[in-house]
Amino acid sequence: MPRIVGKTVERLIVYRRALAGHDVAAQENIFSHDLAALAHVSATQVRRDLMEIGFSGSTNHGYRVQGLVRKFDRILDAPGGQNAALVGVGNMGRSLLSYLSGRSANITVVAAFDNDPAKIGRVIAGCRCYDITELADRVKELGIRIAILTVPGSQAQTVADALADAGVTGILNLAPVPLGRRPEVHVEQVDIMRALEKAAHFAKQQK
Amino acid sequence: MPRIVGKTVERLIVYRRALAGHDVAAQENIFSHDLAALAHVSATQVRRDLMEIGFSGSTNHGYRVQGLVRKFDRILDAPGGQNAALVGVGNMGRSLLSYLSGRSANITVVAAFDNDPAKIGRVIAGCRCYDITELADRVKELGIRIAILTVPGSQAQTVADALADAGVTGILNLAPVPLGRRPEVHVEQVDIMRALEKAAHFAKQQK
DNA sequence: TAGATTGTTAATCGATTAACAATC
DNA sequence: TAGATTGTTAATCGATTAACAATC
Repeated sequence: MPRIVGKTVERLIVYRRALAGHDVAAQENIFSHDLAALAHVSATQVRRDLMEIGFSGSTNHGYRVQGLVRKFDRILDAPGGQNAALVGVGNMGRSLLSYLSGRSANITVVAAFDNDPAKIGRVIAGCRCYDITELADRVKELGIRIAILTVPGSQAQTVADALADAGVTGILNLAPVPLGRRPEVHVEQVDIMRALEKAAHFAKQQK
Repeated sequence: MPRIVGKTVERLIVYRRALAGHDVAAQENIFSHDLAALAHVSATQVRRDLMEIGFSGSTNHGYRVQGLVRKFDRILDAPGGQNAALVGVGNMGRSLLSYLSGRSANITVVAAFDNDPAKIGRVIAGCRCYDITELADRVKELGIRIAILTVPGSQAQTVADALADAGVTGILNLAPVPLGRRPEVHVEQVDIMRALEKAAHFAKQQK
């Protein structure tokens, strides 16, 4: 299994998504420049990425689509699928539960957590909401390795620490707070407010 | 007004947010390494960024907090505030309307749009939902320059084009679809599914 | 062959950091 | 002064791209 850096992984995800398009999936082969156009990167970048993951094309025929998809799956996915938890069943948490429900064959959100008694015990988008105090037990019981953090910023670090202690090794953090680094946990930060402020800044500059 | 690249703008947003913390806002001055710790960057980076925006500190006393905040505001914000629209009042759209409501002094979501008759005319988190066919008229009428895209991927490009034609110059795109480039529009892509898949991949690799 | 594509290296580009003189 | 911090440049690092030999 090759060691691949984050930027490359992101592109692999985009390539795989592009290949899932019906018209492409029907093709036997695809050229680097066609995949590049779909993924909005350069053809050289595609060739370099595919070379890096050890996938060869053939001159004048490009890359075999089915083989590529299988390779991407093998690199990106875990064999039996992965269980995820969502912590913080507010507006954002609920909408993500709906959004993610059934969207990925590999990742399943199997538990949600909150500290609000009104939410505990409810089922949202097919996912049961547990008391946050049960976090460690449920994470271990359900073999959860991934967590989605949709709690208020003030609680993000505490919850992230609890998740890490319970054995979670990947966190998608939607709270606008940078999490302290722990070597055994990979954190992906998605900061919507920052992105909006950035868009606003450049919107102002335009024209 | 200095021309600043995207990465720097992102850090300015983070610096400003860090300075909004009560204990920091109370201080008169702040050292580069303290601001660096809050923003999770290096002290050199902070000094370089502040130098780039033409803000000087004084040796052994650091940077004046109030002056910094004013400078950040002047660079990041538009003088009279900016109006934004949200297109696509699904789960994600509604949760973002709640989340953003009153969160920024500079950016106000003044209109939402959808094509579902059940949603048109309703008010969500203080924001009225209009028929998508009124998009161009309302955007012009309300002086909207920023749009948040929470429509299904299949409709993202069409809506983005309509927005650009109506005069929007900044788009925050939450649909998992890269938008075709137009020189007069700045697009910020936030791809939650990609981030989750990336977190899942590295979660699998850990330990 | 002629034409087109892949594999691969060197060159380029851009951002970050190390290091230190200048300053208080 | 001694100590600490800022301003600034050179060095480093990493990612992207240009270019082309190898191949079909």
